[in-house]
Amino acid sequence: MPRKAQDVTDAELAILQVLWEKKRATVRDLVGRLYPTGTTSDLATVQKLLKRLESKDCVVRDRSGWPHVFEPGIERDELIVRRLQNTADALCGGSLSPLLTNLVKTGNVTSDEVDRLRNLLDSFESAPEAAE
Amino acid sequence: MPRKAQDVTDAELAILQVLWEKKRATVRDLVGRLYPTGTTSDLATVQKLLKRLESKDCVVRDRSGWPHVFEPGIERDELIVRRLQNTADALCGGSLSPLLTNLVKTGNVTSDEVDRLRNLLDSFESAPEAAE
DNA sequence: CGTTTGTGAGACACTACGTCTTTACAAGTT
DNA sequence: AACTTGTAAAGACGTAGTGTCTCACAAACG
Repeated sequence: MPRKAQDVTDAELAILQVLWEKKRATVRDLVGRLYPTGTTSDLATVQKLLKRLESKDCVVRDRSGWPHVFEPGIERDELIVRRLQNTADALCGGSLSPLLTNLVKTGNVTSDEVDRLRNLLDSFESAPEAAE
Repeated sequence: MPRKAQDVTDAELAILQVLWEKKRATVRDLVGRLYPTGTTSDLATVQKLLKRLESKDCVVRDRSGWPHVFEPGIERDELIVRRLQNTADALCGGSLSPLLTNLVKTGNVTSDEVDRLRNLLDSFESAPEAAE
């Protein structure tokens, strides 16, 4: 049983982090940001990572101009939810609620966050289908 | 930059799942459960996985008797929290609260769970340090 | 003893990941 | 057009993780 591929790897994530911040960037932009020295192979590395991200629909490549311009193909929140679901699938039979209780039990949440979360819960309870 | 090791792999997790359920088990118990055919090499595979789990402190091996008896060295909740923290480190700068909001926003939580969670929040707010 | 079963150490194939090399290509300059 | 510069695309490579397997040894049991 081969190990299942990680959805987005660490090096790929570094790319995505920059794209989330800048919204759009060229390869050169990304290299300048992630590999300050910026050798030729660094450029190729970024290209390879972008290619893999593109095949995972995690990056959108605009081929109309030159050089190509890249934008994120997935939002940070989407990736968060995906990983949470992975954790739930592996450890909670797919149910997300045990994650919630464990999160709160850690106590690493500020009371401000508790309030914000309570509001979220309220809106969810009053109109479950509206809280998408 | 080598890919960082997964804390607990899938095959290792399968072992842990059984140990969490039965509390303690011998290698034979585990093989019978995870590899119904139970060949010789399956037995060795389980041994290897147990060895790796032991070195990660995720399994406790009782060497006093014969054969050895294994117990979980980590609870399911601990592993859940660890993975949540990993996700938070990768995507939220280490802060757990964005995970919470995203979890609730998915809507994949029953209203029963919402109630339970609200109670958790209440106890947390009334006595933050007591909610460990 | 000899048989059976568990243990331990290591070899192995396969894949993933990040990197690097190389070749082809587009645009600007003279 | 030839040259230069920067990009695109395809692929090779080294390292490491993972699950499996082989074999030698130790412990119990008849």
